[in-house]
Amino acid sequence: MVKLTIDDWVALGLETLVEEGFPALKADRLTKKAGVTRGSFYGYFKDVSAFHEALHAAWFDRSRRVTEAAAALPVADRLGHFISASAEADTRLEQAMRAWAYSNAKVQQQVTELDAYRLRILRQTLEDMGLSEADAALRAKILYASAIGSKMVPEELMSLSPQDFATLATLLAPQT
Amino acid sequence: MVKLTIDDWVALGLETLVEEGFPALKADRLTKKAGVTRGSFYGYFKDVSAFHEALHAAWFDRSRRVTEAAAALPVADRLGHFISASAEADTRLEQAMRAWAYSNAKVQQQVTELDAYRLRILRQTLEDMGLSEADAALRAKILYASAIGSKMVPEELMSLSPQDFATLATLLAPQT
DNA sequence: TCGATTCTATACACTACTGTATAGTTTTTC
DNA sequence: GAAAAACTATACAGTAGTGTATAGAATCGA
Repeated sequence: MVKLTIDDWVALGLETLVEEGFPALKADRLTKKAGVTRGSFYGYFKDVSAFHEALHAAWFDRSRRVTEAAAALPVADRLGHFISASAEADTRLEQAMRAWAYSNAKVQQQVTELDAYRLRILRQTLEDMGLSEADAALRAKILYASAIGSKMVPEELMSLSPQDFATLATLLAPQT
Repeated sequence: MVKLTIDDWVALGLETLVEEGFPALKADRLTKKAGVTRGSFYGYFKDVSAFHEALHAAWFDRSRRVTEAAAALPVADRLGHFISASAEADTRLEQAMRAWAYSNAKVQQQVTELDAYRLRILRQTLEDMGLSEADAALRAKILYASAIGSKMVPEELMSLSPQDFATLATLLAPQT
């Protein structure tokens, strides 16, 4: 008898989400994949949508912590850290979550909250670097749109390196 | 008796895709929505996935034609037209298609083909404006990533106007 | 070690959806 | 205007998935 924890279920769920997309997040398939019966699943989660919430909540927490860590750095390092964190992030998982968000209002809400948070920190960083409020707002949007866009387009077409982002950042905020 | 055409079915499908996402693209629900029985649906389409193909093929053709039109313009107008076409495009439909693409290989293929085509035209346009091959390649990627990113992030956070894109284009290609 | 608790397994009834077969209606064509 | 063609409706059998109820197994505390 294999003992599963809630974290095991969440890990299996996120893995499945990345590999097959949200339509594969069914109690049925996941329990077969885990080698247990559905009965056990409902011991951990009230129903399938409670499981779904656990998944996107876990992703949101993780992602928010990454941004928090970047926000806590000295101004000079912040933008660079932002860029490298973005490069290291699990692109496929973020893609899968955004795909899911289109047809799930709760996921959409989490993704939007994360977008808002990241944009706010990015804008603040640019202001701290000496840009005016208006300049910082526009440049934060452009940098963030580029980062998201480069993750949504297949990598073979759109490999923007950290260096490329640094180049863009310099073009946008030459005074650094 | 209401007579439906294939185009009616495609229109209904795309509308439903935008409103509810691809999980709603079921023969069952759509026929109820159209007020006919499922029997009639299978007169038009061999099966549900043939219907799905008709949907993404229609979207791909439409989108490709928009890019073709921009590509046919004189160099001086091309970038501006690109930007305004992007602003006018049906953002929700493109979001829905990209969401669908994550869990459907054929949709993914169409989206990737469209990305490749748009990027190629954009790169060529920048070269025609006098940029070196390397500069054009990088700047096309940045412009395209920004355009896609600004469409994937909720509008209330990320309203990049055509003027904003023009500003970015100028920053990236000052010689115009 | 015995009972309480907690997890696991099985079985059941139910819903949503697919695709086919068949019968009934229109519409078209000669 | 009757036969053929094309379309529409209904009924059926099947699959995938949900959630519940119930019984069995393992584990932990006293």
